[in-house]
Amino acid sequence: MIGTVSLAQVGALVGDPTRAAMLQALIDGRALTAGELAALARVTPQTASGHLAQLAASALVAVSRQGRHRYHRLATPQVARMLESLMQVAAASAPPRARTGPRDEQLRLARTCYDHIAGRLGVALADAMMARGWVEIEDDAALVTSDGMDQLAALGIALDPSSTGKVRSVPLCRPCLDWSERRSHLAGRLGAALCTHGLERSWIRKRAGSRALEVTSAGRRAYRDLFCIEIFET
Amino acid sequence: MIGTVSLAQVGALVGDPTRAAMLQALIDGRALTAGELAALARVTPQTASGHLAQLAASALVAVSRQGRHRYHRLATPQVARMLESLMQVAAASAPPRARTGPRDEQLRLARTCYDHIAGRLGVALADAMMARGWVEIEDDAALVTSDGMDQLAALGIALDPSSTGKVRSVPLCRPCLDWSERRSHLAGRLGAALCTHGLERSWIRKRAGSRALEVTSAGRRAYRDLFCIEIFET
DNA sequence: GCGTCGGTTCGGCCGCGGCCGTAACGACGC
DNA sequence: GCGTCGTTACGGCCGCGGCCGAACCGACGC
Repeated sequence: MIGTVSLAQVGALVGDPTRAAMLQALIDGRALTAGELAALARVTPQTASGHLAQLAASALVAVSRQGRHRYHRLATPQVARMLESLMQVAAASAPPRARTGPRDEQLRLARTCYDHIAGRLGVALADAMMARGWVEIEDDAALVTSDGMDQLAALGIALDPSSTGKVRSVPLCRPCLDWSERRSHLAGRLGAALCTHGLERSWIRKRAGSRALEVTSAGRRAYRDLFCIEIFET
Repeated sequence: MIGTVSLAQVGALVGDPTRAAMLQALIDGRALTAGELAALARVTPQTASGHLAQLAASALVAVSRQGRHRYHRLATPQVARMLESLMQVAAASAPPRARTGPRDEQLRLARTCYDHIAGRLGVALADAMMARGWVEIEDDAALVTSDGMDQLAALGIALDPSSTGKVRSVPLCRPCLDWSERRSHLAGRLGAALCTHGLERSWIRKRAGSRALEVTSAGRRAYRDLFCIEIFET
């Protein structure tokens, strides 16, 4: 049975609480130093270093030296998707999730999912764009309509299709099941473009040391005016 | 940091070699008894029982009693996708994969990936359909073109879009990175339909006790004639 | 009733692996 | 040069968890 050992090895890597915390801290695509990851995971630097060496040896994280720091990030988007799928299953396995602290609430409102927006804001954006006919979402596939391409371009979101243009609808969009909302939000190239677009216009801002996204007042206005999204009260 | 424990818990479940072997045996969607899984994982029944109890408690597998047998299967397609994504990362982490035994070869040629076809046959089908313009595949999104819908219908593969029909291209198709070929094959509703279609016409046949698919002589002919696929010679 | 078979529970053994203390190593800044 | 910060290497402790043997439970068939 080919691959069994490898499957178990990767599972075991994610299976340790310390390593899992580190991986989860890296899931938004940023690069963190070993010291930061050690503090996040509540272990001593040398322990963290050992874990990071394992993760690097298995090519789950990539390291890049810079001065006397070593920055660690997830090696590929594949790894981020793997972690997301694990978190989906984890969220489904533990339904009675009563923990709704303030940190929690921020994460549920809006957060990054490697390169796109997740949380209530993410699913609200997906809903709005589907209602307008800009995208179509099936259970595990999605696409941007030609109308959606035009409207998004008008908003300054250019989706270079890189295709020959002989077809009008291009698959630039991938549904990504949200582990907190249990609904689909938009990933793929469109999801990444939406996130970049919001960051450039300061509609959303990355919080330091967290995956949570802060929605600025300008962002509230913009998302409300453009997409009729009203999820920001309380 | 919400979810950390859960993430690690699921990882640890997959991280044990015995449980990993069981999960991998279930990845094709079949339901197996505890005894079969024990034999597959090379452990005694009581050990297997303990592992299966854990997997069931975390809702990774679902059990259904039937007489004095207990059939175990993956709880949701989500779990299958999670395992596939883990295997992709595992395959990428261990590049020098020299093991190419006969069992291995069968799996690489054609196998099921929960509900669709993977392996060389899977990527060849994807390539052929893309070359004909029936589907379009980007890196992490895919769709069936209207032309493809017609042509597939002519072959007896009906993809009920469940949509209003106001658009011509519907997202019924999801790319799934193949861990052995490192190329995309077709999943989603089209992938499942292709697999069912082949099984109904006895072009492919499920091998007992394995995920490997046997391509019948009729299947070789059909796939060659319809899609110009020539991958079946040793 | 009895025997058989599939599956589970209990108890105890044992080994793997995470953790830290200490110490060494390397890169920077002065 | 020197001190400091960050990272890595080694040794040893300890606890979690997988494994099996034996016994128990329930379902079937006669």
